[in-house]
Amino acid sequence: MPRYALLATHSLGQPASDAGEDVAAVVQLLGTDGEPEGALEPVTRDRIPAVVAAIEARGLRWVWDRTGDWYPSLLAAGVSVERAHDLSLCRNILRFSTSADETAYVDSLRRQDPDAADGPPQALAPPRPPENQGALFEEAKPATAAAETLAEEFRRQLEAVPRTPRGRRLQLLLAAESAGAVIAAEMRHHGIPWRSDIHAALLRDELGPRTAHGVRPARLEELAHLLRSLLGDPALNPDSHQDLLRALNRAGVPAKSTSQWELQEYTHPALKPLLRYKKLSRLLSANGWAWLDAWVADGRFRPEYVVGGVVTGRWASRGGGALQIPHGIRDAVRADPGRVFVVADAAQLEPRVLAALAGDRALADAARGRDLYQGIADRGFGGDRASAKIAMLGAMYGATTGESGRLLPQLARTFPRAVGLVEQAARHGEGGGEVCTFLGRCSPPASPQWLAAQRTSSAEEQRRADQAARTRGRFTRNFVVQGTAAEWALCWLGELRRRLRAERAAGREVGEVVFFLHDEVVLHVPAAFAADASAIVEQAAAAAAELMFGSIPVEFPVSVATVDSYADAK
DNA sequence: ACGGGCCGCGCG
DNA sequence: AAAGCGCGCGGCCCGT
Repeated sequence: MPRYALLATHSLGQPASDAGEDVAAVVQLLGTDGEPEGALEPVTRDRIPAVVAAIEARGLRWVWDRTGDWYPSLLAAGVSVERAHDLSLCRNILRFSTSADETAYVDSLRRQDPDAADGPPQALAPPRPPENQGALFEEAKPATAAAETLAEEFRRQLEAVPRTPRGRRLQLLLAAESAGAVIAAEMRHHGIPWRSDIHAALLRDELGPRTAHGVRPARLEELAHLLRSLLGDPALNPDSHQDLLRALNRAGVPAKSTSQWELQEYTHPALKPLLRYKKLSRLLSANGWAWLDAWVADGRFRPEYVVGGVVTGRWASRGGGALQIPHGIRDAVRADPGRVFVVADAAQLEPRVLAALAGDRALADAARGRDLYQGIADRGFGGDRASAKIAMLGAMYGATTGESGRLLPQLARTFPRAVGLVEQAARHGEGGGEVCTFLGRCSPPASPQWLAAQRTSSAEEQRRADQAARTRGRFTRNFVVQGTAAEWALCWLGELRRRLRAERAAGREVGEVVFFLHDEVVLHVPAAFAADASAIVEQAAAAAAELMFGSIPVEFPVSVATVDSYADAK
């Protein structure tokens, strides 16, 4: 009985451009260990959705190189899939994971040039299609591996995961990452509901009537004029940092930079309008009319999510700044008529993850209530919540100076296991070592240049090397926490999707997941389903914790709000 | 004209 | 009172 179905662009017997004008894909059924079962089936472009839907109905799991190559057009054709294995994402994890067996495949991944475009390792690379060899003037295309090559790689990936507790965690990570890719494509397909009219009205209120690109709107022009007179510089361009710094210094403001946190330290009549100018200028350049034109169409903002785009495993995005939507314009995110948003946020995810990672019973106890920082404060800081929060964030980020650094010993006395874990991660990174998340995503190894710089003789170089070591230590320190939190969030998303699909399969109208932001998820659901959706989001959070950590005394509460406008969440 | 570096600021 | 993590993006500046 086949268990998987591989979808690829061509087979070795049929190089892409030889495969007949309409053959756009080949499907190969695979058994439990990835071994081929039956013949390769060529599929013409117009039949791909129907063929996928038929195989999907048999309950097989998809295997493909990149989810983004296939799934968007399947979704456009109305076909969704239950599960997939994304070879490229799993390749990236296996490359550095110390939980993987040191097979020849994993070894070849580790040897890959860090700057090379990713793809199957050299040993598995397909022969170059012959017709490309003379085509000197053709645009270079990334090689699309043949079905046989990808099937082989899938087997190598399966066999690289050991049958041990660590291996099972790695297996979960590979599954969660692949599920993330599927969810990311679905979120882009649905898009975030975005009211251009509300956004435009907000721009007009703040900036004045719309102007051509490159022309300052009225409010900004007025402020620029005012700044020129207040700083006594008729030629001042407030968008130029060096212009601005010179003018400020001449006017008696001894700022070293033009950043807002530094400027607000000084007193000068020009500073208030300058900060106002910066605020409005940012709104215009980042989320002004040009942004609306470029990114919002048919009432939806459809950003591209880059799963695993951050080294820690967090998602990144490309285009439109999807993960940086300012709070000030979130009122443009409005539910369709008859629908609402269910917005859920994992409360203080990272310190909770640290408690679970370190098995720190005291921190788990502190996290029992709904307010983790108050719990920490009550146990180690005489009830002072602000200090507790600064100390905890400093411990996870590697602060050494200021209040945060000063409070660290106090935190360490109360929660020795949790603080010990991040300290050890930091020491390891400073020494050039790698660290790993709970499920087994590992930090990239130190570069040869970094290692070489650590062995130096001159005093000045040594100072720089020490600085680089501390910087790397802060990175590895944070990696274990941020990366494990990202894994929890992936599991949360996956569990949420599974439950929503089950509801949908039972005939209920459940809406969609439309946005995900590290530890927050937004569902766009029929109003009648909102209460059920809220419960499902909470169940998914509990299930994610259980899936990753098993039965542990650490709670992962989510705060859920049902709103019409995203601005009203939290 | 284009692009890399840097700054500054938005998000978590 | 801005130290300490991870990103994307747009603008300016200066090199080619």
